[in-house]
Amino acid sequence: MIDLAILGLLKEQELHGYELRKRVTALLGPGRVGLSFGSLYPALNRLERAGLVKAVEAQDRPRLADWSSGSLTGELAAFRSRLPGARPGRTRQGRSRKVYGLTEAGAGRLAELLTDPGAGDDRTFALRVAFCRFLPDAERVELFERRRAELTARLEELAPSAPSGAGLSHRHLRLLREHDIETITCDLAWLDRLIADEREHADLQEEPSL
Amino acid sequence: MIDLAILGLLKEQELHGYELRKRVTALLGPGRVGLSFGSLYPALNRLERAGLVKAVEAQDRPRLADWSSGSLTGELAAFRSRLPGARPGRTRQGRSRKVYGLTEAGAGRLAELLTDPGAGDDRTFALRVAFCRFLPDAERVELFERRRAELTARLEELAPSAPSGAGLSHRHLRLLREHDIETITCDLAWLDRLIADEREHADLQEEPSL
DNA sequence: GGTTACATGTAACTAGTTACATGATTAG
DNA sequence: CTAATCATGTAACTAGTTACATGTAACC
Repeated sequence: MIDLAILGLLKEQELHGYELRKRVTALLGPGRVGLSFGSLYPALNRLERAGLVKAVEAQDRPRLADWSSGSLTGELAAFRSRLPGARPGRTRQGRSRKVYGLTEAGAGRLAELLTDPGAGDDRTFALRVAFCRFLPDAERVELFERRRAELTARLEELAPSAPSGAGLSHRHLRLLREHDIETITCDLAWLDRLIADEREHADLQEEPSL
Repeated sequence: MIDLAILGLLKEQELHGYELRKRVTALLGPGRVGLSFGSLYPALNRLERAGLVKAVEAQDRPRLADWSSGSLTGELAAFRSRLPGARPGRTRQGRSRKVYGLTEAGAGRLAELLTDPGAGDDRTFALRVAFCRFLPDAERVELFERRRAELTARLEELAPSAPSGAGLSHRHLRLLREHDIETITCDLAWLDRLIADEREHADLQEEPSL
């Protein structure tokens, strides 16, 4: 999960850990964090050792405010950064900033994580949708269809023809079950819209000026 | 989570581990297990050491099939169960069955787990609803209202007035966000039904024969 | 007489969390 | 000068998983 998030975000742009966390938080919805520094930094180091990401030289200040007025400060920081123990990828800014980029192996691993049929949990699927734009059209639709089959199976297990089936004696248990069914039905409807949207876009590309 | 599931199920009926697992699986919906033996049995032992559950003498065969014809087998098993090393709570059946019941401390802990305002994850809330019948009316409604406030806050963070807000550049990201909003809205509607239902029931009890 | 279901348990591993330690830069 | 924010990292812990080990009883 964490690997998918990191590789997916780095595919589009080189980033350092702190920024990475902010983006994952924004992505999964600020409700419920989903990525703490305590897991992020060890993961980055692990991915670097595995050759899936690499530290790159920091690009020049992505900030906006008082850049012209702060140029002296900037150069001073740049000077400090060349002191003994300097790490590649830090020119200014609080504590050395380590910017990572995706390697070719990392891009391959990302494709793997996006299509791997195992691990069908909901959070992973959300991340896969978030990064599915990096997949070829056919595989993207396949991903959606696989999810669809999964949810359909779940729904059938949950709604076994008879309205009040096995052991739902209590009112709250019945309501809980109904909500489960409702949620999955809603998910399926959304997935169908997603798939339809996909086919529509494919059509537009086939016949661009009919 | 696992403690809540165990204590909640034992509140109503004394059960052994294997049966416990089957019931949790049935409860949370057979899609996605949620409780493996590898976590269940250690948890039971931990809860027993903590004095929240206790092993009880096995009640006589809860099974149904060939009870009359199998009485000899049953007595034979009962005899074997008294061999050296016998554990309380096994009269027949493959391998000694250890049946657990809730202690008073366990019931207290259950009430705590059901009302504790911390830990607002979705799976825990589902379990809380499943066992909320063990809560007094007022606390049950409070539980629902607290959840409602939580979801409302999440929704507001997610839908910040402007339709296409911060950095939702890509089509799939936009659809993902829309789905998040839709899901929470659906959850909120269900919760409102739940709360309304609760008030209705409270009314029925206040004026039983008007 | 072999497969399946019942039944309990341990060990090693996975995937994360919180709390802590450290330190530079920026805004007031 | 002080607080907030940016930035990276470690250690200890939490909460589970899978795979393994063991054994009985029921079914065909």
